[in-house]
Amino acid sequence: MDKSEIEIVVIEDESDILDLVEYHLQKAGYGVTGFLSTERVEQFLEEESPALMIVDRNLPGVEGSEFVAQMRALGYDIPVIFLTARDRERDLEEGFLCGGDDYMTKPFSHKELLLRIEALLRRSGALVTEKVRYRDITLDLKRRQLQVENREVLLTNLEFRLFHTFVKNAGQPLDRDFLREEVWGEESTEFHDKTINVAMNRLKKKLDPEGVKEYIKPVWGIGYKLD
Amino acid sequence: MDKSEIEIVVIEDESDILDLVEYHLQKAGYGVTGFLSTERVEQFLEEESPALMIVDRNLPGVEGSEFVAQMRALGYDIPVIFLTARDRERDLEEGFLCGGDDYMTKPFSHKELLLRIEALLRRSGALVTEKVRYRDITLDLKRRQLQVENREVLLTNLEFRLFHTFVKNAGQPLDRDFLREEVWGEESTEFHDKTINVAMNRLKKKLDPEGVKEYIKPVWGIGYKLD
DNA sequence: TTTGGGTGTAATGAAAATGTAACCGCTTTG
DNA sequence: CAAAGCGGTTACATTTTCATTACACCCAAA
Repeated sequence: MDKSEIEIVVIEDESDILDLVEYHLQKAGYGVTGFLSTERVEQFLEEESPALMIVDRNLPGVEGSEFVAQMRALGYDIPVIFLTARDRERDLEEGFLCGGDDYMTKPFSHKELLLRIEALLRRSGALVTEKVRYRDITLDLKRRQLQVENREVLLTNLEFRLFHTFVKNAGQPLDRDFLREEVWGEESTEFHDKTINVAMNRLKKKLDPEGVKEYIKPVWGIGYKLD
Repeated sequence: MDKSEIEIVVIEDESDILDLVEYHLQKAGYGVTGFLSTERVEQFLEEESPALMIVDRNLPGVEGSEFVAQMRALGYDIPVIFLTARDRERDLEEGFLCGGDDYMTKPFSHKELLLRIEALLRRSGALVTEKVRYRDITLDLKRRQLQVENREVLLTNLEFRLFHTFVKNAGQPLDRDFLREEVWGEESTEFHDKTINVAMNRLKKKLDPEGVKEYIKPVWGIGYKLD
């Protein structure tokens, strides 16, 4: 994924530090929006959807951790990295408990900040991974290939989309309505229920021809689940 | 969510440190599996699905970061926290680039480790499963699973809806009209009184086969209540 | 145009869940 | 204490849902 499409918010009251962080992030290819206080940030979040926030703990007016707690309470799940001059354990704890994802103490290495940003973006799903693995099953999203027990299994287009939604939601039962929307798309009118049955049957037979591993189990009256 | 269901893998060759980390994690309520080397970990991952790995950088045989890179290449997306004695920036960079999520330098505060673990579990979605619990009963709404005294109980569709309404209204008596509307739906015409009886009977027998716990009691002339 | 893989449709049988009925026993109430 | 009403229990019937197979259709490649 192109980093220039990734938007990062920085909230830091010391303008020289803010400038420095902005500079490094932009140089790394991110889109950056800086704030000197938390004042207008909420409004910004309502309009834009940044991928990450870097927040100073010690801000004028509303405290950084307090601000993040408010955002979390409002339902914003955006990843947060705290910056702080203090490094008492008490402060660190407060930062994490209010919903922060990472915590860095000034003075910090910009290289490390960039590394932690990237790790967090990857984890939060803003950067895409190309392989997904579940148990002894590997799904290569780039190559559209599936491996089961190191055995290559060829999937058709439909089967691939179908199995991908199962891997994404491993462990929980997926009902037929969900599968129809996710795999066949909403515009599927006049849709026979049996279509899903047959598709699942074909998929299951490819995953496990002998029928002994039972990767995908039926959930009576609901649909199917992978586990 | 109950932490005891969350499984954490620790890979650390110094056995006293391993013991210490295991101790703190278990005390915090996590399920822990320790390894002294990376040797048997891959096999373990094929069988189990732990929520997080804590990996020492400096391991005998395969390096910690190399091991994680291998796992990532295989498609394992499990969150990783590195531990290391070295704190050169070079090492830190290597740790993040091979797919680590966080990095802690020895000696580290166990409190901080626990906080970082929790933040990472939250971000990776391991903590968000919505569960309702009542006494020694746990109802996982997402996974559609019921546990009684840590024993898995399989419910049918009707039984699940039925029990869910009891958990939602725990402690108060629910009359038959209410249950019919809530569980069977309004359009239920020609509805035999005994239908509820039989359904309740089957549910009660599944919850408590020996008939000693009495989770659901009848309220004479009204219906039933859970307490 | 033909061929073949992929996918939807239809039909059948099996299995699971749920409803129905009959019977029994307990609680309530006069 | 006895009758009536209600809930518990069990066996059986019905309904719903799923698996499986065969077949038809569509569309792209040859």
